[in-house]
Amino acid sequence: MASSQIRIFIVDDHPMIRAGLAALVRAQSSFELVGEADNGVDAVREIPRVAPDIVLMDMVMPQLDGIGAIAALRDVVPGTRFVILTSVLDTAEVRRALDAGACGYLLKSATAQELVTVIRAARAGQRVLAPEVTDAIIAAANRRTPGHDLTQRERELLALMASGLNNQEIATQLSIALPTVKFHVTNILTKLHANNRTEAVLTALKFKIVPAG
Amino acid sequence: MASSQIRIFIVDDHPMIRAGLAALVRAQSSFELVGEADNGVDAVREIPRVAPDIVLMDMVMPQLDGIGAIAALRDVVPGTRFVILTSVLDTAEVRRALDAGACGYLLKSATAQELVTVIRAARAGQRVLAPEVTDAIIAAANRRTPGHDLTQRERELLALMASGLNNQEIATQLSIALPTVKFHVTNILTKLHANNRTEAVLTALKFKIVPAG
DNA sequence: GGCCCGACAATCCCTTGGGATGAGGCCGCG
DNA sequence: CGCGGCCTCATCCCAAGGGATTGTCGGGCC
Repeated sequence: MASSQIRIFIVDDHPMIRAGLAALVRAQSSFELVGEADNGVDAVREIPRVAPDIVLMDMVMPQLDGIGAIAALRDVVPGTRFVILTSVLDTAEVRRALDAGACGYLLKSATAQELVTVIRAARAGQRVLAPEVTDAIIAAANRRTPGHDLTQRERELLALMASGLNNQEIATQLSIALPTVKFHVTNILTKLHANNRTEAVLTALKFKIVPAG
Repeated sequence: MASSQIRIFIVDDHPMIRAGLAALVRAQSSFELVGEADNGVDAVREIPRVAPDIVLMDMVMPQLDGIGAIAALRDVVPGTRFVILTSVLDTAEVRRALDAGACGYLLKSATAQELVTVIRAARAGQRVLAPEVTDAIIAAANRRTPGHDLTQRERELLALMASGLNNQEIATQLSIALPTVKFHVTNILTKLHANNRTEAVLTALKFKIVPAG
């Protein structure tokens, strides 16, 4: 009964990952591989013609990334469900992926069994995430990551601290007085449980409170 | 002429990558897939029995990593050449891999063509790296990464600085006098072209002079 | 042997960082 | 309206950071 097969389309710019996914999909008799693309632009062009049930979509791709491709396709192919595929587990990314319309979020380190489970769940209209993903989200929600109570202004100063500026430079940059900067820095150190600014910057980077770079 | 086929063994803990590599290998009639392992320990146990021509070895694996596995195997199977497979391009890693006895260093983002080229070259006893890898190494060699002239002791202090310790704590930790710490820190700042310790730690992390924590 | 370099130490001096406290302005909320 | 949170600025004060210089000691090199 070929009509009950789940028709799957793969979008990934890494040949190796694409081959691996294709092999895992072909190994399932209830799955049918109906197409591949190695970038978001081709995916947007070809997926409407194929109208697959499931699209396994890489998150990070040159030109058009996974979220952008989903945004471009979600209304064109309403019957198609998207599963985001990524190499790093980032709870913020998960949120953005689900907001964009993805039905699943799968790590590239996933097992074949997880892949199958998530695809079947997505086909059924459910939103099932891989176990590590749900664990990470719950952990992130519970952990109350340090710096959660930083104000917007404090994050702004923290970002400048994390680029190596001293207090006077920060004051100049923000056009405020030096004592104000010191006041904020003191509060930042307290909220991050840091003994000095270097430690504060380190935890800021560790918990991605400020962009790395 | 089956005897002229290149016998290949795959070691990677990600099922998806393993499946992809296997598919790419099988697609080449001159290659023969003779085994797989999903961790370094199994690889060390099985590869001597199979005596493959080429081992495609993941760099980062739980328990025993790629370099460790190569170190354990290189003298046991002298006819076997190892190609390290990794997801991130790190010139320091390349050095360590080649030092450990690897014949090649391939990115997981490599194309099928690059994979074939590197495998053939490794089989022939040559050390051919993927183009991006050579480019990165040449760039790294030209760029003279900041901190290249740090002494061993200075790197040691830098690591402690990068964990948020202040000078007094560093002095205690290393059982040296505070003025000595300040002396070293001054030299470190000069060599890293940093105006303060936070900046020094940032560039140290950026250029991986110290392990990220 | 002389020489250079790195680790270690010390002293002097100035700048910066950071804590404590007080006080004013702005804005949203009950 | 009053209250609280946030940003702002100020002043005092001490600890820490950082520059500059000088010196000793040991090891490697010519």
